[in-house]
Amino acid sequence: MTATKRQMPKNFDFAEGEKRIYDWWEQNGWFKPEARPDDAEPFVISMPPPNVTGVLHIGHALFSTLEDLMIRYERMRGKAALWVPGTDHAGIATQLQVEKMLQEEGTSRHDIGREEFLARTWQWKEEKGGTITSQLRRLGASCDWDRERFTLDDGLSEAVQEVFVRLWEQGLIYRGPRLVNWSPGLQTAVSDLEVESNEETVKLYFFKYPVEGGEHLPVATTRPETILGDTAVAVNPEDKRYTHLIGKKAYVPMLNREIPIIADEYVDMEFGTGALKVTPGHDFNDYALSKKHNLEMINILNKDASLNENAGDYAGLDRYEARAKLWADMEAADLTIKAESYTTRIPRSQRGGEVVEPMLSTQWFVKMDDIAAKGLKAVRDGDIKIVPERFEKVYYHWLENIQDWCISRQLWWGHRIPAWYREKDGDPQGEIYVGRTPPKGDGWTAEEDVLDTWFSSGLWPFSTLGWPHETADVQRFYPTAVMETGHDILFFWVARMIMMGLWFTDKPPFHTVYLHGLVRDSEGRKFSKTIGNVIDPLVMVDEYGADPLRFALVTSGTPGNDVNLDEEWVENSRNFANKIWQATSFIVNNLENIEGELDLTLPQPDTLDLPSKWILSRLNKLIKNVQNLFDTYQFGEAGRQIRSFIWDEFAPWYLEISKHPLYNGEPEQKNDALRVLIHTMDTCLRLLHPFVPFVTEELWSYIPHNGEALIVADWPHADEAYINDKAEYQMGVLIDLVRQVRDIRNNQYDINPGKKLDAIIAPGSHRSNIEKYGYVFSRLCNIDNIDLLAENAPSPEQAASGVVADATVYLPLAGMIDFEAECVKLNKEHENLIGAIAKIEGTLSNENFVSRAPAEVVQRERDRLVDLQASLSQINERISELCK
RNA sequence: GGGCGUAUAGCUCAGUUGGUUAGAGCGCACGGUUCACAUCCGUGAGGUCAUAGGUUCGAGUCCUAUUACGCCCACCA
Repeated sequence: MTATKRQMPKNFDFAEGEKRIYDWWEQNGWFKPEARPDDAEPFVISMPPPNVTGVLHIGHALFSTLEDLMIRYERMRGKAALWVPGTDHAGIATQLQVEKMLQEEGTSRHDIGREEFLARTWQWKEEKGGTITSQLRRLGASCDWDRERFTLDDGLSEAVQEVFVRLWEQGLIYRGPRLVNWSPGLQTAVSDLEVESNEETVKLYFFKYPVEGGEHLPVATTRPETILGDTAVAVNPEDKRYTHLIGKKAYVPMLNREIPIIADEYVDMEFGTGALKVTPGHDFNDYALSKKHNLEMINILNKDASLNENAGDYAGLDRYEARAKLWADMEAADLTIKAESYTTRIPRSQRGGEVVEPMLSTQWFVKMDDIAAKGLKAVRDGDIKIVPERFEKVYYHWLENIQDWCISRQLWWGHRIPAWYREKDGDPQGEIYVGRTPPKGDGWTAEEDVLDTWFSSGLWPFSTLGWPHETADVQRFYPTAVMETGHDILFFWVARMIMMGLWFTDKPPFHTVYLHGLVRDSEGRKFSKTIGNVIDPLVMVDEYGADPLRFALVTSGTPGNDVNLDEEWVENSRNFANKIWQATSFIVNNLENIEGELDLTLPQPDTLDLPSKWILSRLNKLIKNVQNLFDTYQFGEAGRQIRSFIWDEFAPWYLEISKHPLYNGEPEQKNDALRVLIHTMDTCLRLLHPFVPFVTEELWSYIPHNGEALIVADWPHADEAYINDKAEYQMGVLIDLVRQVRDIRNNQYDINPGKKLDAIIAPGSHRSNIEKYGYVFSRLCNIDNIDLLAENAPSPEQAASGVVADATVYLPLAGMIDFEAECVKLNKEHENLIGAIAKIEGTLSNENFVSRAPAEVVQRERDRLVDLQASLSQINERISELCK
């Protein structure tokens, strides 16, 4: 392999490069698992499908970055990496968008009818559908687009139908009237998960319940209109205030309907008035209570939450109008006591934000107990791991207390439930047929309801691969590997995928769940249009590039925790991309220094000079660390460590030092330095590729390399032979000496950086290295000549000094030396050393430490003590010379 | 009412299984147009690691309690 000597541009043109490189990758088929041999181990991620009509927001940017990172990493490890992309029909969300559009046209879905509405929605999907996937491409997402799926595709619809029919046949799906959360605006049932309760201040109304015999029982409620649906009043049997009323009749205010006064321990004597009105048709607690006491159930609401015929004179009024009117009427009838303000949790629809009403309605449910048991076991047994682990507890708690899942929605956009009804015994729905095809015979009417969106999403890991058919993809790529998604949809989606996967394929759909948090702004606030703090990922990409946004997103946080994204960090990541660019540019420009054929392999460890031994030792330790971090899904920390290696060690030290062999060295030294530079840079580009794919791919093309493309290059492995603690220590002393000189020049004496100085060094045990690598000082702190002192030689008086281990560097600055300042500095160091030494001596004299601490820790302390003592003796000597 | 998370430099955050003198970015101060880079380089100031106990040879890291903020779950009208 010879180097292709191409001139590098001054900077990376993100806009141009991203598009060109992405197309090149895709055209070469590298996003497909088929890019690897047929027997390669698969690694599969199913993309959490974004809403088909959505636009990319910062949350998408986070998930796609993390998933792409894992996919690229595993691909480089030689696996058949498959990232299955797709979109979700998002029942409620999409239907709402289309309804809004119709409203703007002055019509409505009811006006145009179901068929026309669906046609319009599909049209909307065709228009908006490509947006989000094309936006994902801009972020570098290396999905297999040939396998892209949509939840309403024929194949996925077939899977949905199959699952529904099988569950029905297994007796796990039932239909019946139940109290469900009803969304009056959307006019559909919603599941418990789709209801959010937050504290709000409302009014608590106290009123008098008329009791037979002319007495009044005081009762409190936050929803007076539900009085009209009361079918009992309950008191605690222990409550002496009311025991005499138990069994008597009460009369519903304004309706005068007769209802019983019952006793139940459920009633809290301390709360409110101690008496509870029971409304089974519109309250979950009361519903349970009514089952226990066999009470009548009355529904007083229409689908739009206006009151129905059961509400007497209030029929036709909106629930809030009815509340006001009823209360006014009760006031007039002297049945009110007071209304005070009260803080409680109000259930609102997650979608529309409107107040949800518990309401009796006939819905389809899935019995969850047996299915949930499988889901629990899989995680308990470790067949599925959740990262971070703490979410396993949350998962257990939910599954242990799971309720049956209400899967029917009174919407039009979605998978229609494969059921048909026929009249029987006067009941128009007396006979139910569930099947893959419509029933034979006459008189059947199809079910109008569709399925909860999450019903189809729950099948995603296998439905996207072709299930229920035993396709080649199902055989090869199922189960998938990692499910990466937000912790906010652990119940909605992850738990259901696990349950459905286990139930229908008998395998966990993935072995690991990796959960990320919410992306927030730099002050930790949620993004909101009202605050105006929304960060548009595409604006970031335009301004800084996709790589910088990706790097910032990954390195800003830790698994499971929310990410506070600071635009300054995106900018810094852009600067980091530039840093790699410039470092590579330096190497590429020096390729012309190659003498003869360049050997791309690394020289043997012992033949290397000290700086090379040092940087390769640091590099291989970095590889080991990064590997450990990747193994435990700590990608952010891995990215930060790579960044730090390049920016704090490789570029400012090794690269600078290498200029000596490159510019002044013998041919062999030049080549060795280049081999180390290229190897180190090459390794860094490989390690960074999953984080910042575009710029690394581009840079890799400039340095000498083997292979077609970085995206399919091998992931680095650490080579223990190059790990060298001794070299790290020795190089560390040289680096610290340079720092001492810089400190003296910059801070103590304010010497122009351009001015060359001479140095005198008492080298202690580092004589040969300082002698051999004196050029380090000339390169890095502008030292012209170094005078190495013989052992026991007197130290120069007119000089500033700095001590590192047992070596001292002197800068002879005749006439400039401020002895007083020197002594202040020396005394301060003296003090520090005494303190540090005392501490270590204390530790080492502790027998428990010496016997119990690991040997290497003890040894490290001993080594340190030796260095500190050597430094102290030099400081002491200096003090006795200078400070009288 | 349960459960969980967070608390480290002025700000935003790292700190892997407990082990040198706790780090980064931004900001701040001082100095820099040397042939990779001003999207930069060098140097520096700045921290009782929320509080109080405890375990340990050794605690930012483990345990207990407390405080503050945030999140999730739950049927008190």
